[in-house]
Amino acid sequence: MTGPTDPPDVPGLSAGLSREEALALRESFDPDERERIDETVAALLDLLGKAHTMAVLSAFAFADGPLRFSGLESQLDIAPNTLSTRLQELTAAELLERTAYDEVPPRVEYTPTEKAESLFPVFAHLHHWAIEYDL
Amino acid sequence: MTGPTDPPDVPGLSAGLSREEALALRESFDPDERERIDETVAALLDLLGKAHTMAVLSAFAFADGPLRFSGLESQLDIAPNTLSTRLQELTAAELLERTAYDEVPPRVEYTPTEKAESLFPVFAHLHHWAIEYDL
DNA sequence: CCGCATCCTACCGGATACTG
DNA sequence: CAGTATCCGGTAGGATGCGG
Repeated sequence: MTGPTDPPDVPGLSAGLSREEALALRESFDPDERERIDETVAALLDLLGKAHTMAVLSAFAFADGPLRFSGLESQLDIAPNTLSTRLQELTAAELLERTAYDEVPPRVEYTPTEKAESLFPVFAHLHHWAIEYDL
Repeated sequence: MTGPTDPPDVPGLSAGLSREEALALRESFDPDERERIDETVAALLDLLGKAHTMAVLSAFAFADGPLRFSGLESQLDIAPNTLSTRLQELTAAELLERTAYDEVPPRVEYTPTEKAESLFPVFAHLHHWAIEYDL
């Protein structure tokens, strides 16, 4: 038996709204607001779609407290320039907050904002998905 | 007022498990299974990370019933070769099922599998996120 | 030492044209 | 309609260097 072990009825996988509920909620907004939502979703998917963005955020989702550049680099096996770019994008999107400490050795910490934290259940959901399924 | 309108206390954004719950659940598995889960998550993030994968899946998440190649192509504004590749990958991952009808004009339909459907609340969550936040 | 910027190379994704 | 073939540009990845 190397496949997914019979999971002990993992809770939470069906958490979140159904398609019908989501569509109904969507109807409750006026067209202008609906358009803004669509654009935001598109932009969000675009950001999350870039290579390693999800992996980076997921690292923050399962970490407790701030993370450092080198920690992410080794943990994720990602090239430093790419990591740097992603961190800048996420900081610009106000999903991460960058704090530099003027010390020796130097230290830079990245902390997820509230905006990012409200995104984290997504990664928990993906984790649960992996408990039940394989790829 | 062009920013996000004060949302009428949208439900569902906090749906899903917290980080603590997720980590606790993780502890309940033996090391071998934990390793499998990690690999699956990594593979999943890798797949979802590729350009337009999330957008394609999200299209299925909010659609009712199967979708066709041309529909996705126009709806998502994505190059045909790229769409073709993504659909092949998703089909190989058993997230989509491809059904070809021998007709004129030819028709090919893609249907999300149960594996994919259990992933859909993620997209609903992202949609809700866009209701509360901006990018 | 750590956090990046730079240079270069390889590959991936976009546009277009074409076929079953 | 549903893809493939081809070409090309952008972007990720690896190595290296350097400032703080």
